[in-house]
Amino acid sequence: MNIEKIAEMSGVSRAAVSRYFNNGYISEEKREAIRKVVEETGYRPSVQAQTLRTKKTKMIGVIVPKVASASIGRIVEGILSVINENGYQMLLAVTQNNPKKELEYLSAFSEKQVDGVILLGTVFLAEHKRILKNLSVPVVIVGQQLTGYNCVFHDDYHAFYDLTRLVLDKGRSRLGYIGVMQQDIAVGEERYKAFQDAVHDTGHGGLAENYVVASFTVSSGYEKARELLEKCKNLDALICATDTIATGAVQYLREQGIHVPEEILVAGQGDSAMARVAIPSLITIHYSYENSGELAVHMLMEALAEREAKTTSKEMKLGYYIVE
Amino acid sequence: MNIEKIAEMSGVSRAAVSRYFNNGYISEEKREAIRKVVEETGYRPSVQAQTLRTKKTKMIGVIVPKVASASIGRIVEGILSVINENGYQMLLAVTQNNPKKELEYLSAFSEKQVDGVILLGTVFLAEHKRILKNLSVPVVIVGQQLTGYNCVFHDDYHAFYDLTRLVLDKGRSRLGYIGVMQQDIAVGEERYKAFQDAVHDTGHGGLAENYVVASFTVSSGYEKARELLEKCKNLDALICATDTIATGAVQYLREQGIHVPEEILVAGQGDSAMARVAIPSLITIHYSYENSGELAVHMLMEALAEREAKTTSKEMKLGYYIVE
DNA sequence: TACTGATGTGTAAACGATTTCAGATATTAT
DNA sequence: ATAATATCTGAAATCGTTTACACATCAGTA
Repeated sequence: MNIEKIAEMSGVSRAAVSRYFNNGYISEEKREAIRKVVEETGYRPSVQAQTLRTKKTKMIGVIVPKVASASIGRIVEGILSVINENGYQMLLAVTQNNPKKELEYLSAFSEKQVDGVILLGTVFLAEHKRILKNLSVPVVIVGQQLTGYNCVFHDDYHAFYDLTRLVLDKGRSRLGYIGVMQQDIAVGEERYKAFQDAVHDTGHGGLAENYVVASFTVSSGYEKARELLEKCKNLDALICATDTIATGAVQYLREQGIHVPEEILVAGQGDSAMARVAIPSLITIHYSYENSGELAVHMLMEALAEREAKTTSKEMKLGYYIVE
Repeated sequence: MNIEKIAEMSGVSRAAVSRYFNNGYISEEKREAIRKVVEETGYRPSVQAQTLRTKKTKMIGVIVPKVASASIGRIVEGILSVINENGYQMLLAVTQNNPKKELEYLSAFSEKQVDGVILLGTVFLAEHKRILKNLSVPVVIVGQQLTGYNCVFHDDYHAFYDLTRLVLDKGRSRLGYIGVMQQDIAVGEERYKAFQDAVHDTGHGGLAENYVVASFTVSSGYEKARELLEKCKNLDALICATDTIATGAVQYLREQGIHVPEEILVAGQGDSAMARVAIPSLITIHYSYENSGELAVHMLMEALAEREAKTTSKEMKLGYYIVE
């Protein structure tokens, strides 16, 4: 069942049927004839043929480090809702934080497979920037700032500066920090820098050894909390780059019989329902994840529309609030 | 840059270039000439043209109720890893438990957009079965049993039977149950039935009012726990259909000053790192989610391979273990 | 009347691959 | 020597659309 058959059955030309679907010039008379035949046959134009001809796939490629994560899951849901609203579909790739895979999918997608790409990358190497530069489709980066590219991210620095100040204001003075690798500019570098600055600005001279680096899992939080506590006895507060890490840390503290928050206050970022129950005393930063996903798609749609015209990049920094 | 140009540059025919990529007969001599030109130009065959010609999209459609969920996230990750191994890509759709959307995507995908579909449905209406019947591509259902279709699911009945027995064996006798809607056969009906049977089989006469129905969120678990506790005073154990619900329930219990597990023992299903920290005493059932996703893809690949031949459906029931 | 411009129509050429077919050549078996 | 097979080749048809183009028709206008 193809456009040819439909044309024949309705007594018109292929072009007319095509115009019927793409609202080109067509008389009321023929429109009705075609409508009837289409209804009877349940005919739908072949997406692949359309794609081949028009070069539009109506698909957006989304690249994420993992999907079994509260924050990423919520971003993806935000992305998906707006993607579908606009009649697009989503091609999803998971990189497991493997930069090689990131690059692989980035080029695979841009090989004319999708109309645009959304990248939830974590680490940007020189190679990434080289590939991004030569990308044939518009791209939006979520969660990281990358000058010269469309991106939407949260204000990690001020969020963690405020968070640290809040903890200090509560009378805690010996703070430990569990972060993630500094190559991750947003979650690794910015947050830790803010922590350091806040501690320094308030005259709480900083030790260098109150800092350890974890990965994005509960079990890593557990391990690194042990490591940190063994290096630094008598901390009275622990700030973690994410709630997931904080959850692991608290698990360790509890096992050691250390009372949270009386002896050690714990803070993080994420504000998930799960973490709220796991650590009722948790001080956490709320980011509007769904929203950032939605905004990313809007940005991409804009770039897609402007296409031919000179596309100028746009950065979008989102706010936060602290939940006690 | 198309196959024609490459053929010209290497001094061969289009057919030869096509054969080069699809390992058909080709002399070593020409193979080398083509290889060189391909390398120089960085040419890659157009996926859309291939698709149009071969009718193979190399894409799998995956339909899920939501993605910001620990269990679903893990299943999706399992699916994705095997999908990519086999050179396929994943088209993801989220239905928000809306059956209308499920049907919509199901037909959209089967409209020749994908080579196969994986469905993580929850509720199957008559309409679903009608559409499934007429689907033009193979489908695998994950998490639910549906006779006559390829499906991979866990043994919900025995898991919850054993779980309930275990709780009873620990000397608890006044059990409450927080489930989900019974239209969800696996999570709603099977689990509750097993709970009832276990209670009945051991002579712990069952009240009908020790049962409430929640949705799949922490906050719903909280609300329904309140509702249940108000109906049934002096319960000494609470079994929840999922750990997410259990987490919400425990939040309520703690706020009421009820000690877990001393006064009320709580059990669920999921075994996530988060829940483990939130409720250290939680008794939970472990399902191998990643594995079920992987198996689903293998099943689909098999169906894809057999295609022409008569495709006979296959059911796969996976085991579990209980974590204390 | 003749000239606009808007509206409507069909023919045929793309889009970029795969694959059938008919035939050529080289290799082996009889 | 002949036949049978295996390996290789390019021409041309095909997949199912969109769209440039040329041409009609018809109302309104100068």
